[in-house]
Amino acid sequence: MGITTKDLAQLCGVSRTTVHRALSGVGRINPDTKELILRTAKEHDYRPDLLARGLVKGRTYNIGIVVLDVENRYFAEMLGVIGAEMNRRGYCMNIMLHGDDRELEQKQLMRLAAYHVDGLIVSSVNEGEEYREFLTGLGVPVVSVDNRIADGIPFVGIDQRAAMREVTGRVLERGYERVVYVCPPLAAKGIRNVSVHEERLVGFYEACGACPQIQTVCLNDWSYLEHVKEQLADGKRTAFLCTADSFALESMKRLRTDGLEASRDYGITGFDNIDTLEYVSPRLMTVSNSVGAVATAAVGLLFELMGSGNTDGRSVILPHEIVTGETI
Amino acid sequence: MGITTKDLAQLCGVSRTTVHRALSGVGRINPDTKELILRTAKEHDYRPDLLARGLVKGRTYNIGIVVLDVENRYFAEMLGVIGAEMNRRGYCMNIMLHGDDRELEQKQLMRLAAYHVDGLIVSSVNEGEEYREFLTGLGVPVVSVDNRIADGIPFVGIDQRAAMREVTGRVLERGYERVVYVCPPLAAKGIRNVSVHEERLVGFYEACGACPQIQTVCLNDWSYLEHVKEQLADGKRTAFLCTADSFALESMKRLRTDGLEASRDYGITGFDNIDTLEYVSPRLMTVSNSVGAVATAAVGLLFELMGSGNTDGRSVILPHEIVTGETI
DNA sequence: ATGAAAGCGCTAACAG
DNA sequence: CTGTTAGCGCTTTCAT
Repeated sequence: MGITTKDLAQLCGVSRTTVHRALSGVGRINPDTKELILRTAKEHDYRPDLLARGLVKGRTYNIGIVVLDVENRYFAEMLGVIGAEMNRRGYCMNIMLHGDDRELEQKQLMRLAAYHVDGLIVSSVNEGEEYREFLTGLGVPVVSVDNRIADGIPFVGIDQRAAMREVTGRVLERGYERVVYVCPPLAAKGIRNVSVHEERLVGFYEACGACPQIQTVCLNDWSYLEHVKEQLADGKRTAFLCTADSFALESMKRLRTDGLEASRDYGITGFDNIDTLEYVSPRLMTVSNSVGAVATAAVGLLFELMGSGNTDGRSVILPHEIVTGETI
Repeated sequence: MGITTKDLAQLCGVSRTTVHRALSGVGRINPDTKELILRTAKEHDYRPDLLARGLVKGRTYNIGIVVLDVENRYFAEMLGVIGAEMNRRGYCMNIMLHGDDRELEQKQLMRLAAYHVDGLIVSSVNEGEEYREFLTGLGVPVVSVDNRIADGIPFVGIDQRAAMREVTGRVLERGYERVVYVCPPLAAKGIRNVSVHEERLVGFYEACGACPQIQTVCLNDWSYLEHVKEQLADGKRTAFLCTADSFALESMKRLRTDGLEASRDYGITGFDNIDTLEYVSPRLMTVSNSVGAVATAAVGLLFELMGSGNTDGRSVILPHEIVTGETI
């Protein structure tokens, strides 16, 4: 489209190499010719072709990000933080969405690698040894968040199990007669990587072990909304433990149509602490997934890997936090 | 990193051109050699270098998107829809955020163009003739959303003025004695492109013209939250007209800390119809910005421009919709 | 201080 | 049906 170094060379009556020296500031060059070249470059609005540069340098200063979607508050917040970090470091981010599709995720990663992104951050729905080999075969440093993929793949997140154990404990000590564990993503267990949710489930059971007298129910498919109301039919004091704030919000909305209000008629907790909660009352009790800290750490780890070329499977586990609300 | 066509050629004992023919499916080639090449390509996990291809073809099948941020519900929804459309068409999106920074926006666009994206969608904070020339100078089809940039730059959006006029009309007919127009972005008028908000303001005044007896107040800076309460001090029936749902939500949250509830103690409307509203009660009256339709149309228009090479400043104005809530 | 030449990996025009 | 050659725009030795 625009003007090239070749054109500039011709315009200034010098070689392309000299033009390059002027523009890049590398090597010795006569200040006057440099002046001239820079001036004509500006005049003609010269802009380097980043594809060509990337091709020869082997670096693009682009980072690839692959996540489920962007309408999800959790990812939106994460992308915001990652984006800010990238801007700060002079990198761009290449965001792609996999929409819970395992093969699509893989294709997106391949494509990004083929575009020579310098690093990848992925919230994966794949897992296992084979996938680990695929990832290392990409030849690009990868950091995973949310779901663990396999040993050897760097990971950043919180201790999901402990977090769920703690929040469950807080609920149990309130004397509920029944707790309903709401986790529709578990429906995909064995089909997609849902390790985050499996870990939380373990934490839940660990906490429940201490209170065998309390009845537990598990709603783990996407029709959960049709079953929340019936949990309250017999008048037992019931709490819903939702593994995402969105499930909690949806449940509260649904129950409200039947005149049932959180805290008064039932207990409920969420997970993630998405910012939507600020506007909803009663304030939902939840667990902070520390999304900002996770994003920052993921970027930090990625740049470390990119710098060292060391693709060892180091992981970072960040602290979580129980957010006391009004719904328990 | 990986294997190249040159390596494949050597492995199969043919020329790179033949390899290319096998891989691209262009031109005549002996089925057996093709077979061989494809097989060894697969065996060695050959993946084409997309930078190199982009360099020579002049097309990358990437689209650049530049918006304010991604934590904003409105943009998150838009990006989701655009992303789905892109996947459908085999394109990737390159998302960059400008964070209300005019120069950063320009830099991001330059960078994306330098990476040879095939098209650009931008929600700009710049405007005017000079910027229009900058954009056309990029040599890449551009479609703008939200803020109009200048005549000649394709635009997709709704009729902001009419939308605000209508919703204001609905409020006025409810007999409020005072309406408070809440639009902090107007503080940046003359500094950044806020044409969306200027258009809405015109619509507001147009509607108010019919009811000169009603007192109007304009809160147009970011300290608006500190001034909402005092508007209700004298007991006059007051409604807040917010130019974004987020301002309305923030106001409701703030007023709630003083025991004041929407609909009972004051009226309030929003703008955009972000999905957060589904979870907040009372249901906010708002205007649907038709974000999904806008995103779809923007992508459609962009691909048309990319196809025709015709960069004429065609615009698409989509219908809006008043969402009746419980807050007026 | 400057230039010539080779190369990144792929594609395309032209021969054979 | 296949190979040779040239070129995308930039960077990088290696001479001069």
